[in-house]
Amino acid sequence: MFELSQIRCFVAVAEELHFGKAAARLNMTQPPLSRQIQLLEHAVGTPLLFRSTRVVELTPAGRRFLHEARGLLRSAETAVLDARRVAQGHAGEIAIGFTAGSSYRDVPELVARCRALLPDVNLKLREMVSQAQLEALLAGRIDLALVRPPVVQPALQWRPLRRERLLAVLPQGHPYAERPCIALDALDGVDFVMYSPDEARYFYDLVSDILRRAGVRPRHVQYVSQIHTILALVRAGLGLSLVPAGTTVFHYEGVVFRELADLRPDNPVELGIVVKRDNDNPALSRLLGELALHQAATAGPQA
Amino acid sequence: MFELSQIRCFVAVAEELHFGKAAARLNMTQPPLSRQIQLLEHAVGTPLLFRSTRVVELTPAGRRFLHEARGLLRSAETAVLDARRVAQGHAGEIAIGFTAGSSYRDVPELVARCRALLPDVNLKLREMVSQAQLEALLAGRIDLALVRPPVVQPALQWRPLRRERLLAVLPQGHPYAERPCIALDALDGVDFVMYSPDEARYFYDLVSDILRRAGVRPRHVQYVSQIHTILALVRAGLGLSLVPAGTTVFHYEGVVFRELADLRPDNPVELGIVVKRDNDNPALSRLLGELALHQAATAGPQA
DNA sequence: TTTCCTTACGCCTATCGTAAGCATA
DNA sequence: TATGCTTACGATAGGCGTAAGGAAA
Repeated sequence: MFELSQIRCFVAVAEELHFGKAAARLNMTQPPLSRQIQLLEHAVGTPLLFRSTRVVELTPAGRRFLHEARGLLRSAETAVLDARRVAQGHAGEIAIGFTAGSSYRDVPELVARCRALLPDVNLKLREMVSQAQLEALLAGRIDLALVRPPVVQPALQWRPLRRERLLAVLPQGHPYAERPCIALDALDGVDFVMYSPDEARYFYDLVSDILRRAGVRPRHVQYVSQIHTILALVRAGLGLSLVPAGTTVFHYEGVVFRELADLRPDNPVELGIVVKRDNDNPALSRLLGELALHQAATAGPQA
Repeated sequence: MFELSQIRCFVAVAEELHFGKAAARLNMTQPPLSRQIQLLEHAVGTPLLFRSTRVVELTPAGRRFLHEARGLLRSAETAVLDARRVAQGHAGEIAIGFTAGSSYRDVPELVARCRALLPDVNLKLREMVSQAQLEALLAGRIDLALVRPPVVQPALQWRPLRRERLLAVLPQGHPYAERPCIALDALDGVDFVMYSPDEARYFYDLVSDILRRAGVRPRHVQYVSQIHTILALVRAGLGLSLVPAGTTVFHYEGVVFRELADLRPDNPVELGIVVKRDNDNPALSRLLGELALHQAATAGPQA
C-alpha cells in the first residue's frame, strides 16, 4: 500500500505538471520524486501520469486519483485538528444521565447551556433512576448525572446546579387559595399529598423536615413519587402539598400555587450534577469549568 | 505529518486494545509498534491511547481519531479501486460534442446507451457546430463528436452510428398527400424547400445528388439549415422537401410524410461518431467497444 | 543541443527485531 | 511474580542525493 508522503508527492507533481518544480516545492531532488511516483503508480496498479521529456500530464486515472488524493490529505489534516479539539474539550461527547422527573425542565435547560457553551460537543442523554446514574458514573458509562443530594460516594463529586424554594399547591377554589401566602401552621391537620419515602426519598425527607421543624402534622393521605401525580391528586381535591417553585412552569390547570409565609431559606430544593472525580473526558472538564464561570457571573443567591 | 502505516498500526491497537495482539496482526513485534504509536501521537499532538501494564484504552481524542482513521483507510482503498476502474474504462468521463440538430433525438439516444453500457461514466455534453467539434477533438477538449460524414482528417476516425432513409414531406392537403408513396419524378418542377449549401452541406449534397441522379429538377424556393425550419416552411405551403425518416418522431402538425418510391437504398442519411485515433481515454475505448458489440448484435441493415 | 525524466549507485536515516527495564495487579 | 508496555541497541532496508543515461523538440 502507498503512504501519505507519496500522496503529497503526487499532488505536487499533478499540480506543477513538472517533476523539477514539484521536487523543489517538496524540498527534494527530482530522482527520488520520480521514484516515489513510480512506487505509487505500482501500488495503485495503473499509470497516473503520462510523461515525455517535454510534457507531463495526468492520465484519466490520475485525474480521478488526484481528486481522491486531495481529499485524503484534507481528511488527514482535519483528523488531527479534530483530535486536538477533542483533547482540549472543544469537541467530543458527554453522556448525561437524568431522571424522568428532570426531563421536563432541567435536562432541556442543561442541554441548552451545553450547546451554547460547547456547540461542537455531542450530548448523549440516558434516562435512568438516580441509583443507576451513580453506578453508571462509577463504571464510566456516563460522564455526568443530574441528581438531587446527597451523594456520599467519595469517588463522585456533587456540584449545585439549581436551588429553588418550595411553594404550597392547592386546588382552585380551596379556602386557602384566597390568601396571598400560606403559613406552615395552616397545614396542621389538613389532608396532605405526601412524597413516597422510597421512590421520592429526597422530597420526602425535605418536606418531612420542614413540617417537623414547624411543629406541623398534616394528615398524609397519599404517598406518590412524581410531582405530576401530586398536581393531579391536589387538583382532584385529595389534599394540599408542597412542590418546587419551578413546577409553576407547567401551567397546570385547576391548581394554584402560593408562597409559604415562614419558610426558612436555608433548605431549598436542590438539584446538582455529579461527576466522577477522575473522569478524563476533556469535554466534561471544559463544561464544568464553563458552567462554574457562567454560574459565578450570573447566579445570585437563590432560595 | 503521520503516515498511513502508522494509521494502520493505530487502528489495529485500537481494535485489539492490546499491543501484543495488534503487533501479531500486523506481522511485527511489540516494540516497533509502540514506537509507531508514540510517533503518531506526537504528530497528532495529543495522546490517543491510555495504557498501563494491565489495560489499554482509547482516550476521548483517540476515539474520535479512530473514526477518522478508519475513514482514511477506507478512502485510500476506494481511491485505488476508483483509479483502476477509470483506467479500465468502467468509470471516468467522456466529453461529447454535438450539433444543435442532433440534440432532439440522437444525443438523448446516445446518452441513454452510454448510461446503460457504462453507468459509472460521466458524460459531459457540449453543443458546438461540426467544424468546432473536429477542432475540439484534435485538441483533446472533447473525446467524441456526433457528426455526419465525411471526416477527412487522418488523425480522426469516423464510425457509423445510424443510417436512415429519406422521406418526402409535404403540407397536409397537398394533392400528392393522397398517394401512398411518391416517385422522384413527381418532384420535377415543383416548389422545393432546399437545404443550405453552406450550413447544411451534408443534406444539400445528399439531396442534390439524389435529384440529379433521378434527372429531376425541382424549383428551389428556400435554402435553410435546420430540419425544423424545413417542416415549418413546408407546413406553410412554400414547397415540398426531403427529410430523414427519424423526423417523424417530432409529430409535427400540418405536414405529412411519404415514402419515396424509387429511392436507391445505397445512399441513406448517415450519422456517426468521430474520435481521435490516439485518444487515450479508457472510458472512450470501452464505450466504442461496447457500442460496436451491441451494434453488431442488434443492428440489421438499415436504409 | 538543450531540456528533463529515468536509471545507477553510495550514503544515511529510520524502522525493525532482540534484549533488558519497569510498573501494575 | 507474571504480564505487558517501554526503552536500549545493533542490524538492515529503504529513501535521499549525486552522477550518468536517454528520449524528444
